Amino acid sequence: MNKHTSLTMDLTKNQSLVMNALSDAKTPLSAYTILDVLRDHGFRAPLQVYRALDKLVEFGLVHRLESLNAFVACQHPSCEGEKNETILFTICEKCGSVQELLSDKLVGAMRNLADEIDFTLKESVIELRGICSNCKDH
Amino acid sequence: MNKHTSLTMDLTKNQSLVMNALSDAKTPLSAYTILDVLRDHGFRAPLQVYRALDKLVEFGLVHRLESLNAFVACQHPSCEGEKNETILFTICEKCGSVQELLSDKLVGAMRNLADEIDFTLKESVIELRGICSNCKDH
DNA sequence: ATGCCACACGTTATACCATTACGCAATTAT
DNA sequence: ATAATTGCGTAATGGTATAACGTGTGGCAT
Ligand SMILES: [Zn+2]
Ligand SMILES: [Zn+2]
Ligand SMILES: [Zn+2]
Ligand SMILES: [Zn+2]
Repeated sequence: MNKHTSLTMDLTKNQSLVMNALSDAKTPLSAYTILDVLRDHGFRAPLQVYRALDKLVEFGLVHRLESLNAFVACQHPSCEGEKNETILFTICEKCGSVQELLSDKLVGAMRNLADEIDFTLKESVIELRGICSNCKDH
Repeated sequence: MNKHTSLTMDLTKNQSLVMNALSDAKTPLSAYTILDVLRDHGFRAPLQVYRALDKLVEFGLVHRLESLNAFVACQHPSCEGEKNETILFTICEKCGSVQELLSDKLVGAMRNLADEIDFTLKESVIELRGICSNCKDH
């Protein structure tokens, strides 16, 4: 099967459960929070969560936020089936919401910077902390 | 005392020990690695390390790498005594070395991006994974 | 069908990262 | 002097992630 068609349909039971938990959440979830959420569905051990998360991240359906030790459902269809080199996340310190951005300008800036110091860029972790537009006006 | 003069001289014993451990290291160190390194100097518990690290980070002498859960001595004098909003780190996946960059262009790009989506930027986590110039050849 | 292989799964144990809570001593401010 | 602040030591706990082992299933070459 073409790996770019309907990956979502090929998820295993555990992967689907984790995916749905993340899709329903308004903020990123830690692996152990996911475990708690899914105890009613038979989850008993962290590894069940981590194995599902590994695959979902590999598929590009979920992203890991390094500065939060947490995971979030992808908000951008183009991530599916490929690993984007440069994604930017904004994280609101007030409401915890996350926004995912793919910016050509940003990708260019990163590439240039890497080139200047002869660094072979494989992957970027870009996570901006601050206050989102909703919370700013509160 | 003016907190912008010779912060390095005002470190406590534990802070100095941790600072030296990080300065001597060729790669970032985890808190527990630092603990092991300093056992001969009387360190017995993680908290001794974490308390020192908290202060050193506050002083701008040490930076935390979120994607590694590890700490690195600052390579850029201008960080001392202030918190830079935007620092970029490159992390070599082969040798583990880290390079710290302060780029005006990058800061501008981040600010613009934040402005575009009405996000009040407080702090950036930017960590690029790849291969450094030394490791690239051979 | 048989044997083999790849893969998802379940469980237990362990390793690694970080903080809370308590008490004490030294320093600094009033 | 007294109070507030800060650094320190220790023990306990909480949060994050992986290692190691075994089971079951489906695909597939023989
Ligand atoms: Zn995405
Ligand atoms: Zn918000
Ligand atoms: Zn610095
Ligand atoms: Zn290298």
